[in-house]
Amino acid sequence: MSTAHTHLPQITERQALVLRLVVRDYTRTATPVSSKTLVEDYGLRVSSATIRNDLARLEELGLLTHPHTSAGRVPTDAGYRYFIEHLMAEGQLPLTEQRRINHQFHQLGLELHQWLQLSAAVLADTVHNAAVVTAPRAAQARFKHVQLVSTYGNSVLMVLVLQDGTVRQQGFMSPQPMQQEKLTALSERISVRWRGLTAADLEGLPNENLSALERAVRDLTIAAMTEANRSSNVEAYREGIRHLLAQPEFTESSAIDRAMTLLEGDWLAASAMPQVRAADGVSVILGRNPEGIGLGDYGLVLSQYGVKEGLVGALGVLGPVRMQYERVIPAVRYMASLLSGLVWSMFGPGDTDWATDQTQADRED
Amino acid sequence: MSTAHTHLPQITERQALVLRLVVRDYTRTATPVSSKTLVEDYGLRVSSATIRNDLARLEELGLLTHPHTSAGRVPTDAGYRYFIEHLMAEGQLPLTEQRRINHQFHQLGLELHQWLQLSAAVLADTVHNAAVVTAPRAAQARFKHVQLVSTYGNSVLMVLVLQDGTVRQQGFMSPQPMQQEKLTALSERISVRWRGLTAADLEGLPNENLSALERAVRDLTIAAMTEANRSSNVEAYREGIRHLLAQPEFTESSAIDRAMTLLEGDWLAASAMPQVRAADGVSVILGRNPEGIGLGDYGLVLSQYGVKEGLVGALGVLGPVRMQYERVIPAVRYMASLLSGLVWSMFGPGDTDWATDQTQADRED
DNA sequence: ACTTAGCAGTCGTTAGCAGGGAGTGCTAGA
DNA sequence: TCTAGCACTCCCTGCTAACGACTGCTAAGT
Repeated sequence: MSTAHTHLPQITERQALVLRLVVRDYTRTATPVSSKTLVEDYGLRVSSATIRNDLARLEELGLLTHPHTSAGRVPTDAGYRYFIEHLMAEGQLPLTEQRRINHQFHQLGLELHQWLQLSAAVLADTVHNAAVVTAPRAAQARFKHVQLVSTYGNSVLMVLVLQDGTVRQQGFMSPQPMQQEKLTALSERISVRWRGLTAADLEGLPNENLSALERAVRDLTIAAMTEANRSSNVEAYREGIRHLLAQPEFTESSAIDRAMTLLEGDWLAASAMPQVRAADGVSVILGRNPEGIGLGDYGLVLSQYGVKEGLVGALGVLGPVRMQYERVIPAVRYMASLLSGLVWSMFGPGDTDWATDQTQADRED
Repeated sequence: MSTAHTHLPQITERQALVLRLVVRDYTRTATPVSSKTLVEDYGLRVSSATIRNDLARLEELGLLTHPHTSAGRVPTDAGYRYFIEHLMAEGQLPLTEQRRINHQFHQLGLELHQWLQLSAAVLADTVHNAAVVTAPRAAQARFKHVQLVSTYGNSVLMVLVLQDGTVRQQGFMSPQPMQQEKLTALSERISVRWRGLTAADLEGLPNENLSALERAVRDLTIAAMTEANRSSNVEAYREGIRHLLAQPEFTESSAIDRAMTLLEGDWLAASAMPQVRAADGVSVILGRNPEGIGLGDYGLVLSQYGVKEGLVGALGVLGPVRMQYERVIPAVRYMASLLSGLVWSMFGPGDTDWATDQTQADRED
């Protein structure tokens, strides 16, 4: 877990149990939990008064709150964090779930973007919350291959393949009409010559030896690669917004607004990515959090996937702070490993010229 | 307008005006409109009692309703349809709007899928509702070009370009290791030989002359093209869900559910597309409509774009039935013409082998 | 024939109030 | 350290009455 370890407060065994139960119950019912409920529903062998003392202590420590005097207790963000870091039973995703996911995942013959879309959908359905998956990318775009296809007249379709597998297509007007054979030959020549170059490298090429067409191709390529390097431009696949809408906290329209903004903008990719990159496993960002990412009543479970130092993407689940971390975290972890395996099988351990550390991704299935 | 002309009921001049005003007011306020409001806010030179008579007449004709006895009037679906077909001032999109859209649209150097995404976003923002844009496609997928790129070991990335500009990329394992030069030569050979063929044509090819690798490529190509032909598989770009959520009718969660289902599923593409294809211009589908497409409280303004009989896509706006058709319809029309222009400029009038009717798309800007 | 003023009647909405219930906090005792 | 009991707080529900926003109708005016 990546989140900074909060100082571990002095807590008795039973208080820990109580906190765990409050979190679990609140997660399920979304209503404040009373001492009586705890005793009766979970078969505690003490009286409700005792539990009330524990609840008071936990509130004193800032792990629980009170909406008002005569209401039950609700976990605070700190309470959730404590739960996640110390109290949660961090298990594997249940085998049946794993099988279900594998089953849905093993439709072969999909393209990368379909895989990612599917992953987001499967993840969203598994955890009953919104899921986001970003496309895997290299830190620095490098040229791999270009193909020019004549469409009609002077119009040419340029298909650009980058080393991280990104394909960009773009139409443009050739300075003069060109036959397909010539275009193919040119494509091949360029492809061999430019392999592995970055946008900066291409900028540095001398102009003299290049034909007008080559210059056009080069400029478009540079533009495309520069574009690809901008981190705000990561393609993201979102699914399961309807799960969010089903949650009771969504009756407030401000909450809806915030969630939609979080999902629609590229906030996620731009702002949360660095944090995830730094973390090693799954990291959790909660509500009104200290690091300045205001999520309101939402929590975000994030992980990166892919080949470390090479091709990496991120995936995450957005839901109410009150979400089932015991299910969500393993699900995100599992999905990340599946996607890592996918990236591995599509692109391999990485070419030496763009990936220095060939970490082994764990394979599943 | 494509919708079947309902029999024109006998209506006086003033009753028409009253209907227009009710629609306009209800669109703005989302609350039932009273006779008094009409007289006072719109400066009618008659008394509220007179208007009440007109309202009663319009209700008798089925164009308005009553939520309850002591409430104002609300337009029925039929009322909206009548408004749209006979009463609405069908203008151009205001020049300032056009300019704003053009401005946003003229970021050059985008790829098709970015264009479409952008279109959806711009349209959604223009009309303050959700917008959907589907990718333009040919009725029948035809092969144009293939490029095989060796990624690592036996893994090969196949980049397939179809005649409608669709690019499909897919990784697979080659039967034996291949050098890039061989792959390039093979790609070229195949590309020339298969140009213009359909999935069915490829199926019919004799197996004997093909190498194992060629057979693999062929099978993948057939699969990809078959996939591309399935109309439920149209890529769709959705934007502006947040606008919907801001609408007052969204307080009912059932309404939210329905809208999300409409947007998330590929219902739109699969079910509404044929209807749009048949229609010539912009068509409007309303709420609980006779044709069996249940939209509940939503209305849908749809149009196709692209080169008729060749490359066509659809775009539409989903919003509450109570939406500003006077703004939405011109916006959709305008956007359709922009996208038609875009398709035209990227793919031209179409090759004779897949487009018989080379209708001129109107160009803007 | 159309319009208007006036009025009765309907129905939703709101405010106010009382009662019940759920929970807590505290205290005294085991 | 736990427990039982009790007072207190506060929310929620249901009820009623008053209010207000409309309509629909009728009868008179133009």
